[in-house]
Amino acid sequence: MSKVVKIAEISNYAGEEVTIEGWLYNKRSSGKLRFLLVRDGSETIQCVVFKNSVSEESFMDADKVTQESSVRVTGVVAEDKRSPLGYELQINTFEIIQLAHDYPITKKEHGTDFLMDHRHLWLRSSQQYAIIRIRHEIIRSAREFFDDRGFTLVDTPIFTPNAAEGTSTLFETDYFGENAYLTQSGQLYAEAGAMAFGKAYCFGPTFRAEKSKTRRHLTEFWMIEPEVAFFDLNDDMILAEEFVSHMVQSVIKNKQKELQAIERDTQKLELVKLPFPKIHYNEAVDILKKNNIDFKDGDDFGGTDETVISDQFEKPVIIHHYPAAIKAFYMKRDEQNPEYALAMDMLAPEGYGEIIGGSQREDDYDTLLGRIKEHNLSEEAFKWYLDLRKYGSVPHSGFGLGIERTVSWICGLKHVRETIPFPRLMQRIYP
RNA sequence: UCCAGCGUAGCUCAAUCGGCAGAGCGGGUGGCUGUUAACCACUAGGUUGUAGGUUCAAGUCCUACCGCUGGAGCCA
Repeated sequence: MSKVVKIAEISNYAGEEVTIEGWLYNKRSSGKLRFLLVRDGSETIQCVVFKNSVSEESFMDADKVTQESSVRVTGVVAEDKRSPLGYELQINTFEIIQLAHDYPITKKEHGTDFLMDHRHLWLRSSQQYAIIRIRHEIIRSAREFFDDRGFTLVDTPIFTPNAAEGTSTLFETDYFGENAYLTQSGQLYAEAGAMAFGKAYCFGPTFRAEKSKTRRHLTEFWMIEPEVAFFDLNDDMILAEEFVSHMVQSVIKNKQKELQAIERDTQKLELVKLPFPKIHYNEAVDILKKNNIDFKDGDDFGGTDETVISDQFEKPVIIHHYPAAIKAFYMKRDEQNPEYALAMDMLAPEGYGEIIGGSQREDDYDTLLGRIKEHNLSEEAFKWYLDLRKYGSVPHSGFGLGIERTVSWICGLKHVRETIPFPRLMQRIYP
């Protein structure tokens, strides 16, 4: 056995004999030749086994090897223009580590339910592999963006005590005889982080027990939430657009191969450059009216409304100053026009809908306490949150970005379920 | 929770007006020295989601249930 190398680094070993450890992706044969596509997690390479060049045992193994069997191959790296990788391996020895039987995912088409039942294996397929690699790049560049700007990561809890905004969409668990809920958002805790570190962000899973069966919903999804002290709504919108632009540019720069594998039209991503359009809620309503959409002024936008609005632009669009009545209790109101909240949402293009929701937060103690009472929320549960307005309160703002919807948009997918390794949906908790 | 559509081989799908259950892929056997979801030949593989009903006859029509898919509301 020669040096074990990763296929992604194979170009450094042209003409040399190397060993690759991986899995059989596909097999083709022609007479005394066996063409074996071997993947090792970094890349896929075609291995050529010629009957007269290997031992009888190696050729028999190459003949009977099945899809997704684990294998160890040793051969000479040969440049080959016919190969998509540019190189193939001329095999000297071929060894089966474990022979797989009846791998369920075949080369032809499969239905969604079947693939989801085999999600643990589906991840090995080239498109799913590419999507998860792009997801990784999105998360990597998101962390990079905040880390490079002096933000401190403040991890927020997943178990939370009394419900923040009603219990209907919360997952309830037993916490040593008390009720605890899985977090819907780390925001309130991130605000505490902002008062300690100036610029803070949290990143983790969030849970919503919404009975939503659509292409945009998961019951468990990941959210990254920056929160900044001495920051107003305008600062918040600028941070949001710079952030989204940074992630898109990073994917374009570092994940070309993966974008090609999933056949993403990257021209549409190239258009995502600063600045993004920013429109007032009322302007968004005007767009709907111009397009003859039946819409009641003051309501929140539905799925089709969002698509109509975002279709006016080729970049993500930020909508700001929503009616306060349809927004959360902690959002600060516009002093000039208190009917409106200092809130903003970002809608992704191509009908992908809301990827960001954010606002300037209410920073006045008495006003916030009043809102808590208006919403019939427990004053006791929010005592610590009110403390933030009691001890050195400052204007501050933040937002939350849903990772899965962002991945879905950047990858151009039909459904968010493919953007996370093991999706949790209303009707699915397996595997 | 509500609305709509779909459940046939391991998988993806056919099956005309209610009249013999059939293809491809995958599996097995054999062939081929450059294959690219390789190809060619042969082969095995079925309680048509479940229960009931109508009919000489049901994959096909009716009822209920189960499952899946998409959507609405709500949201990232």
